[in-house]
Amino acid sequence: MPKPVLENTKEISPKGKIARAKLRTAALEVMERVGYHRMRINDVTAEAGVASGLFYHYFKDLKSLTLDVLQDFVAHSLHVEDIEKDVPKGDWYERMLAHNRLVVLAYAERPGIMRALLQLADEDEDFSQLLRKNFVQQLSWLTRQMPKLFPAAKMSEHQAMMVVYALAGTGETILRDYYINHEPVLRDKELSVEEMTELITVMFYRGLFLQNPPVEKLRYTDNLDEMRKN
Amino acid sequence: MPKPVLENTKEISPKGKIARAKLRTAALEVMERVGYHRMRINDVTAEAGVASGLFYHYFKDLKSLTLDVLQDFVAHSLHVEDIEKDVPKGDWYERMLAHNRLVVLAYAERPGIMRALLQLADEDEDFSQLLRKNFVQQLSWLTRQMPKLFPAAKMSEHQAMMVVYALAGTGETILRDYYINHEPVLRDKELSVEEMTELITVMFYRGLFLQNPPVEKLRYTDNLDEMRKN
DNA sequence: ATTATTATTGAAATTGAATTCAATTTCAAT
DNA sequence: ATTGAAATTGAATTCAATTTCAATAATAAT
Repeated sequence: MPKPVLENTKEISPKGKIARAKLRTAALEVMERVGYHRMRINDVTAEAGVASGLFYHYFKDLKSLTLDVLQDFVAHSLHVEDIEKDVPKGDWYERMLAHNRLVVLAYAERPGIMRALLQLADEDEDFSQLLRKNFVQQLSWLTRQMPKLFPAAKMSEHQAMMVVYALAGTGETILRDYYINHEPVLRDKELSVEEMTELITVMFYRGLFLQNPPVEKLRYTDNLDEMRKN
Repeated sequence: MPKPVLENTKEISPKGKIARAKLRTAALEVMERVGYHRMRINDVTAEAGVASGLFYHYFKDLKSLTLDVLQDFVAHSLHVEDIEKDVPKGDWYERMLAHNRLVVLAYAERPGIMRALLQLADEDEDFSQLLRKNFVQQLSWLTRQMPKLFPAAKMSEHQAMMVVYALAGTGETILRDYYINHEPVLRDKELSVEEMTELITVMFYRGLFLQNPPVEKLRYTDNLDEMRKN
């Protein structure tokens, strides 16, 4: 659980809290609409319905507010720990599914924010690190199991990490191009969150286990068991 | 082969050509160093060793020059057609390998430019489309084969596209985080271009065929045949 | 009720870069 | 050698945005 790294915490008058919250909400709204790079202080204050100068009472600059808001978003929307617990030990497919569902949901419901995440990560090394740390951490449960899961493969720790990292990337591109960029060849048919989650999870599972997941769990991809050589 | 979309073509005096070329080279250099977002006209003219005003003789604005230069880069560094022909028909692994080697090489040698590609795509819808069109086109040879390759799966065209798109994303994240962001957990061990290419290709191949590639072709990942369930 | 503190406003100052342009230089053509 | 068109310069200008701040309003403390 990452604790707030911010000094965005002056005094805490009751009124101050409200105004500050208004600005944060407004920033999120504007970011969803125009992304981080085109967001202006004026946009935020206008959206919040306050004078532009007030911004500086509560935040140092746009980046500081954005970091604040997006760190929150990551902590609340992309943290999986709770969910993992609901899944029967050893049911890898369900576990991955639960995991991926969360990510897909974030893309589906907040594409603008997911985009802003990438924009900010590109701009700010610290935030970039934070995202990757989060990513790696989400993967760590799997990475740790690898030696036990595939003892015959005698993988090094590093190789296991590389493999899992590569697999985990599977989703990223298609999610970005589907939900953020609305790539026509993908949008040709609309997928529900559940279908998209399933697709990504199945592809991940196949790469990891050289098997299709149990067909009875599949709805959108139940035919992919036949996608195999020979 | 995308033809130049630019009106960056005024008169073509011998001297003009040189200066223009100097600016393009300088832009590439600066972009490699600082990326697209932090690049300034002054940086480019300084790097080129000319006065700042001269910029406008040859280019409308930074974005125009950048588009110009990056479209070139994509056309020359990320176009695979020639390579594909060298590969024995039906040798899927070699084909994918050749394909991926090109991409990995681009990341390894020009990480700053690859980063700038993403930056510009985020900023400019047209360029974003161009990149994706390129991406989809690279995938089309495979997508087209899918019905014949896996007739039993009875995949729709769209599903085939989704599957291939997901698989093709495999590399993107790890390449970005390895070569651009220098993620420590990945950099823990240094991989050669060949090794990275192999890893990505193997993971792609596994997801597609539910098989490991022929072990005799593998050097860095020859143990992954044992990475499978049961 | 009075005073002090904090919040809020919006016009004005500042910033940092893009852009223009009049003056100067280069160079190919004659 | 002279000419004129194109290339080049960099100081001056413009511009869009951030940032400051003096004045005013709201709220809390006594």
